[in-house]
Amino acid sequence: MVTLAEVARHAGVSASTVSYVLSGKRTISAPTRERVERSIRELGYHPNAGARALASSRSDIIALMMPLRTDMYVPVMMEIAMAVATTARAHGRDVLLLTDQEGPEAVRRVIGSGLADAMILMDVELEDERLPLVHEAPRPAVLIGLPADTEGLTCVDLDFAATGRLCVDHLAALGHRELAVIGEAPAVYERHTGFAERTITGVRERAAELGLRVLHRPCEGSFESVAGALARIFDERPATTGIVVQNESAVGPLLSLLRQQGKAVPEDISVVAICPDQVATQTSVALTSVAIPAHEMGRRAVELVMAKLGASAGTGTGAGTGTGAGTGTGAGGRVAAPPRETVVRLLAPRLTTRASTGQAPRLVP
Amino acid sequence: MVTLAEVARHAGVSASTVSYVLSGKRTISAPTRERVERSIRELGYHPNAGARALASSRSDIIALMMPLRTDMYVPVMMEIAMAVATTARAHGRDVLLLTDQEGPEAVRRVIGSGLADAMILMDVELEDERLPLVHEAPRPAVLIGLPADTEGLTCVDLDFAATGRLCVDHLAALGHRELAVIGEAPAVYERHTGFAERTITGVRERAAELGLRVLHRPCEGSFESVAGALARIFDERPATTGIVVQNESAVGPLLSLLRQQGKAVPEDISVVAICPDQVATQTSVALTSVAIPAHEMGRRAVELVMAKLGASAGTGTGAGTGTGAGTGTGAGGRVAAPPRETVVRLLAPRLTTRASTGQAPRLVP
DNA sequence: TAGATGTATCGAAGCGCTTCGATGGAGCTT
DNA sequence: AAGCTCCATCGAAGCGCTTCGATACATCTA
Repeated sequence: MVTLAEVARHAGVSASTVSYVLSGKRTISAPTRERVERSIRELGYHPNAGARALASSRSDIIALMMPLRTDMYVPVMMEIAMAVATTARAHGRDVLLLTDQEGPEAVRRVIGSGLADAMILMDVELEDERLPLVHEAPRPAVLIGLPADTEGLTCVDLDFAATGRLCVDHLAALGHRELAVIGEAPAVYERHTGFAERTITGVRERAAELGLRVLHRPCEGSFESVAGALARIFDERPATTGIVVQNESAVGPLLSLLRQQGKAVPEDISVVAICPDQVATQTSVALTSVAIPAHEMGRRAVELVMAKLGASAGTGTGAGTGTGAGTGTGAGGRVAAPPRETVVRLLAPRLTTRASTGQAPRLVP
Repeated sequence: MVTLAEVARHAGVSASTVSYVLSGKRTISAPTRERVERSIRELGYHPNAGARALASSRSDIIALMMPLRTDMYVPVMMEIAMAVATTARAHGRDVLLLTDQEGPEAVRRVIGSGLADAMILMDVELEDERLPLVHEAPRPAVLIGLPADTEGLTCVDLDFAATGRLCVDHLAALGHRELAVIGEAPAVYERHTGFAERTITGVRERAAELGLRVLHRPCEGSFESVAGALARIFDERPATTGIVVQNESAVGPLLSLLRQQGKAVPEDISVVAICPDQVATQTSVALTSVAIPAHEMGRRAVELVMAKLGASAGTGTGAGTGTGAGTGTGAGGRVAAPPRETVVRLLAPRLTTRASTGQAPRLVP
């Protein structure tokens, strides 16, 4: 392996000069810089990551902690991860993939060892057990999802309450008065992930404002489960004409079942789904939907991390250090952790109208 | 941050002693070890990753290069990634997440900088452009998927040819004589990912042996696309009674369409899918299927990496390295890059019989 | 008992990089 | 011409760890 010293010798300069060419932290004359750059190229030099990390106490690595579970929103998780990875690279950072399998301790291990400079936590629960560690960690963290108490935290998420309201608005505008929500699997509610509740809250809230009725039924993704939920809905509220589907794996079965039961979409029943566009467009009737902006969530998370690191990127965009809340190294002993800024970035939902929603039918009650 | 030196002082021993306690590379007397371990715990010490990497020239990181594309097998990719992450941790390693966005250069960067000790490449194409770099890299790599030329490489994959044969065997045993394959999207074939072709080859091969007829139609995952493929199939071969679906996102539409067309599954048409069990069991008719053993692929990949690193694991299970279809190590001179062993580990497919396949109907031709 | 053998620990030399404070000229000013 | 200020570069001191000989002592052997 080629070392910096060898590059220096080859270029006829000192090691520190090569280092400064690499980092740009001091001005180097054009001729010297070019000579060094040529040597780097000719020798095929790659700075040693460990040495760099040791000397600078920065690893240029961002840890991403993903849920191990794959019962929900797999494509969304995947897209977030990919967005994080590519955005991080655009800022000259790499991504370390962690799972929650290891438990909250992983946070301490990765930050404590200096393996990563910052963390991004996915699938945050209302009372997430990683939060205490995030609070005490000497490195920045960004959450994807909202915990119950966001004080001192930085979070990104889709505004699920607004999403719920948006779905209701859309159906209400089309004249629907009786709505049903096919929700997530009961397990999701039990886990207190928050987003499912927030969606329902948004739906109920707006429905109440507009004087609509709403029936909410949790539902697994399986065909039988959707069949059951649907049966219960029409049993209890035969006049239902608008359905909001939150569980993306329920959309396929739902459409099949409606067709089976002789209910036309959108003529008899309108359907709005909360799901990736890919799912919405691949069904027999293209679905009016609100997409979860997975890519943007991942990208934003990284950008918030970069801002907190006060960094300026490698190949990335220049500039832009959003100031965080104070530094403050105390004099003598252990100083209390400096109070941190609270940042909650909720992304506005966008509804795309497709074939599955239309005017509410005249009902003959 | 607590350093090794502080731990040493706290425990009243030298730094090297602490290091040996940590690594176990030299015997340390029980009392000393316990004292050191207590100090480590009390001080909350975490070895600095950078320093460790620099001194030992091992980062204990495995790089995983994933496809950025999300048009195919997303759940499978995700499951592989998760299996890699958890298995790696069980061996005391972390995982660096790379995408192919950065191009083949990423291999050189990550290996050249010593950021990772080894690589796992997913979604390997027949003539993958990363292969030259893998060959010249001074660190081990494991491929998930088979390139055209596996000489000197280590690969893991599902035996797709056997998968194709297995599907045919199953349908043939039930008396079906005319089969159709709903394949992957044309783009997948154009990309030369290999597995799709290998499946078809297996299907054709066994069909020929058993005297069955097979029609293969590539197909996107959308409803229209499946409808088109299906129409062309029944148009050309009205006597088709057995369908093999390789494109997992086609299964939902396929079942809807068949029902719509008054063809009962399995009474009129038997369907075998190549898809995750989760997909197979969530459909209206539970599907007989061959699952892609994503978890095992990820696990195996890591185990092969560990074997190549000549390591012995951290918290991991012991477990054996089954013998591969290895070819020999050449006995050449030590001058050029030492010839590497070829290991191709093909996992045997397993077919699970569910509701979607049954006796071939008597046809009235 | 001198020597050989083994065990538990220590000391010191790096690993390859960053970074801070020189250093030596060139170009100004007065 | 002496004194300044800049600019470009160099030297050296670590960063926190691993690892390779010592070293010191205890135990065994002949």
